[in-house]
Amino acid sequence: MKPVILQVALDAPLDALFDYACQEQPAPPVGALVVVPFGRREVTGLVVGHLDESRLAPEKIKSILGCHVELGVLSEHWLALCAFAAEYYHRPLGEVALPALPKQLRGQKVGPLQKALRKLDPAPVKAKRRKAGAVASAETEPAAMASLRLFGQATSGGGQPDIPPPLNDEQAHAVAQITGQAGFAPTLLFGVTGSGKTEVYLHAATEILARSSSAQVLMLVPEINLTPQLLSHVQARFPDYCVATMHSGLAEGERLLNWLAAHTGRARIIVGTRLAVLASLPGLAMIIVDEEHDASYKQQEGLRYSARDLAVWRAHQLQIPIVMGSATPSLESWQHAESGRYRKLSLSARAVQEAVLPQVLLVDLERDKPHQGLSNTLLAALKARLDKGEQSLLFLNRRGYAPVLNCESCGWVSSCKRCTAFMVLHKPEQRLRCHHCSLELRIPRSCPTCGNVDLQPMGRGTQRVEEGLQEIFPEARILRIDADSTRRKGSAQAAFDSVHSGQVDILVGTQMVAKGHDFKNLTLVGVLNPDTALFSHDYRASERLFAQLMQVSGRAGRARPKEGGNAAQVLVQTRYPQHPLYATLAAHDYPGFASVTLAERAQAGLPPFVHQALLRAEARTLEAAIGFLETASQEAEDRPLSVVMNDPIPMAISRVADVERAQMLLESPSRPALQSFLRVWVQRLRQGKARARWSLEVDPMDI
DNA sequence: CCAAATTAAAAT
DNA sequence: TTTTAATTTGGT
Repeated sequence: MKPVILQVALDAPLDALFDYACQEQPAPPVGALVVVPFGRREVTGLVVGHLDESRLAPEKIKSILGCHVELGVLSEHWLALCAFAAEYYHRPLGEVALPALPKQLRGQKVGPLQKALRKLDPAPVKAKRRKAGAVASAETEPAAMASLRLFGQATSGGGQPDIPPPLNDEQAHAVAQITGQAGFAPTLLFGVTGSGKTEVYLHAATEILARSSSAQVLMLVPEINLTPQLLSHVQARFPDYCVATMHSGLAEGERLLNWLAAHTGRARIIVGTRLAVLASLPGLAMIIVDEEHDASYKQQEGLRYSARDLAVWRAHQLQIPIVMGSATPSLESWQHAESGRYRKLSLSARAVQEAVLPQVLLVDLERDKPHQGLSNTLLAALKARLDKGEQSLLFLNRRGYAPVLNCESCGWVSSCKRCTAFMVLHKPEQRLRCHHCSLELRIPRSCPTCGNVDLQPMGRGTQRVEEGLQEIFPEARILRIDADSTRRKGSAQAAFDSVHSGQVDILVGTQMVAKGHDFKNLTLVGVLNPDTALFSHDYRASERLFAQLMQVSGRAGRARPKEGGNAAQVLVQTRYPQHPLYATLAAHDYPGFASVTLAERAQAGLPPFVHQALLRAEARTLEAAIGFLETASQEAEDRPLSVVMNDPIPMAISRVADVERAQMLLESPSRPALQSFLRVWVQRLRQGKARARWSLEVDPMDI
């Protein structure tokens, strides 16, 4: 009897499937995990097909060593999702599918898996060990749900169920629209922070979950920091459902447990960051993408996927509703809504209680010269908050004390010797630190080139603002929150807690403070140095700036103004108060901003009106990196006319940690044309022996 | 002339 | 990617 040949995908950077023989009957089906010999090692792979015969010589074919039967198989739908992602982002299937699984599943030991399955389902699990053969169904009884607490760490809540608040008309309409249509129904839920998007998600989820006892809802959020709060909120709202979570902060055991809960269908709601979009979800019935514009949905290494885009594909594949929510949608999604591909549902700001949109004022730095980086207008506003016992937030997206140290007599600046970047002055540690390669030096006593002892910090980071502020307001309780002040685990939470409990008068922070926190007593937001993004060569910088400023503005005035208190205010210090971006910001006019910006993009031939891909190269020398890209460009001379290839250029910060980086941008108005060209091109590039490390990014975010 | 260090090639 | 073999370099 001839053995069956299994086509197995492995996590190796080879764009191939591997054939293995299987002697036993029945053979592991498509979607099963098998252990196979690979080179000198044993690795876990995924069965993606069966063959009667291999194209390889029989003596080259090895036999599988075993099969993970306890798990059940990965579904056709899931395999199709991975296959799509692999094809779209031009990576081998195994490099997509296997890293999407918990590490302990891929390990050689069966112990952790069986332990997790037992924990998940108190009834004893039949322990079939790694042996090719029948696949045990891993289904669990839908009885006695919930009680299992899946997510790691001490999430509060869990105890008291949460009573859903009544919806206003707009919210109710949105829920009805989202849940009322069968099939693929992509929705853009447009509503400012605090307009009640979360309630729409939760009510829609309630409806969907009630329809079928196997239905699952996937809820994607941008960051790990935001999941614990949301998680306990969701669990409190759905005390009878098992809620699972997936994000990079979970320990391996927790990750396996939560993944299995989703895979077996036991978890009805899955809250997670971008990686959760690749979870195995047999009953998936609705997807929610909160803050859909957020850059964190884009994976920036390895498989550079957009979780939002994959979520849309997944919803389309399954013909289920997907809701993308944002106060400042990505221009891609907004354009889809305008063109009718997505349905747009709006929640207006006044929908929620008495929350009032803050007044946004522009402070002209040419007229109002700043002291310590702070204009008189802003200082007066801060004083007014201090007098009334209200809180203020100063937002400055630049950590450290000063971005560069400078010798005024000879012109020396604190450049990093390994990167094309300045070393940033950090005062508490008395060090110069490179934010790109983490190189650290003691602050030099005198200028390394001319010996001048009077070295000047140039510019201003959060540390310096904090210092200056303390001088001006010696009585004020000032707290700085940035990546440096919150390095230790849990210290960020402690910092936010002290703000919430009123122990802080003025908060100074980077973008860390912009997201997700409701400060009830905060009535002033000062934005310190936003102008640089206005003239950036990255055409997406203004889109990001607008979203960021909207978001940070939303921190002010989340509660009803107090009797006799100050009105919520946002003061933006700028040298360009007449810039149209600020005009739309002050008017809280995202649609206005989007329409102007989309018109510019259409005019300039930029996304979403063209589709892009970026070939990057890294090498010891810039010549080698550029040289690789030039060769690659020559390999592409037979490309279709609609695909435009730009010249290779060094990256904005060309050298990081002594590695030179360059990139080459490809554009096409036709996505299919670009994709089919990339397919043959990437194959050629893989065959050629490159003298540089390279990677291809489809739909790049930062250029 | 040996050994460390870098390169190349293979993986079913 | 990981692993092993092959080749270069460099110190003696």
